[in-house]
Amino acid sequence: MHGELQELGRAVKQAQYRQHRALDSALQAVGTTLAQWDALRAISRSPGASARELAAATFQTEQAFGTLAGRLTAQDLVERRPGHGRRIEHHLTPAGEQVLAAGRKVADRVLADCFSALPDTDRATLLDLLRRLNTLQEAH
Amino acid sequence: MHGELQELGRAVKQAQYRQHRALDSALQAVGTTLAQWDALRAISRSPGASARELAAATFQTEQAFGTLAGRLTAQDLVERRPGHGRRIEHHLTPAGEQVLAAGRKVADRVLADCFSALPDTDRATLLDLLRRLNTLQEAH
DNA sequence: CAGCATAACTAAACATCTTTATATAAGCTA
DNA sequence: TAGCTTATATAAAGATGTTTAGTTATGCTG
Repeated sequence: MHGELQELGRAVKQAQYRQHRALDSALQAVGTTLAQWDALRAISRSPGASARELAAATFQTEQAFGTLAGRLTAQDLVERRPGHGRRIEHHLTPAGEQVLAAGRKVADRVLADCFSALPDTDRATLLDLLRRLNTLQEAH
Repeated sequence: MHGELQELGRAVKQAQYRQHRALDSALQAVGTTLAQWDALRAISRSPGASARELAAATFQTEQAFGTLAGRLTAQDLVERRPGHGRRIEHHLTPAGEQVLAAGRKVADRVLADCFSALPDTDRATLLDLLRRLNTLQEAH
């Protein structure tokens, strides 16, 4: 039982690692990185969101997202406008939209490749299991 | 189809992130970190292994493992002896063994907690799917 | 209004990891 | 033996992330 849990943990890590590496490498061709593209994607999903909200959406701390957003702003991919209170609202620039779109094409290809090892049914099962694992954890 | 793959990717990342956070936080109580404990575990599994081998076992680059091993050596948890060629052989010190054991107790508890959301059968299915995903990828 | 609570951003230190480049040891081969 | 190849390690720079500790803006409450 013990060994099985440790193996499960390692399997999750390994899967995530492969995915991360594959995406990050491929995104270089579009001149971006996984962390940055993921941030662009999050901003695109919630235009005007605060750094705090976006940090949560991308699974990291506010500070980490803050420096990332700084790099994106320096590249003119993101615009940060002051909002209510200390809030800062994030929006994609046209250049940011372009990088996001280019990255999406790459990511779709890479992810398809990553998961092509599993037939459709199994992939669906996997998604279901992970979804349950993650949502049940949230309650906890 | 596209959206489903992206969601799958995010689900994997989220599961790994939770696990990482939970383990890392809990391991603080034993005075170590997830990265360091994982390195100790890898060394314990293959005593005398080179940095290169251990880097692969812990899913990272040689350089990353090198600095990690440096920190562990500084803490007297690991001993590095010169081997054949430029090879460096890694062994746990008695203190390292102790930290490893203490961490194992913590990790077992945390992992059990992490995956308790899923019933036994589902957990087994998840492990099977991940295992297949990872091994099939290796061939590729 | 004064004090406190909450939300949100920032700073500094440091751990971790990657990339790119370089160095060194052994073995093989011509 | 000289040169190539392979295995292994290290260095330096920078990206990414966490922790701990502020700072600032708003709102609430007495």
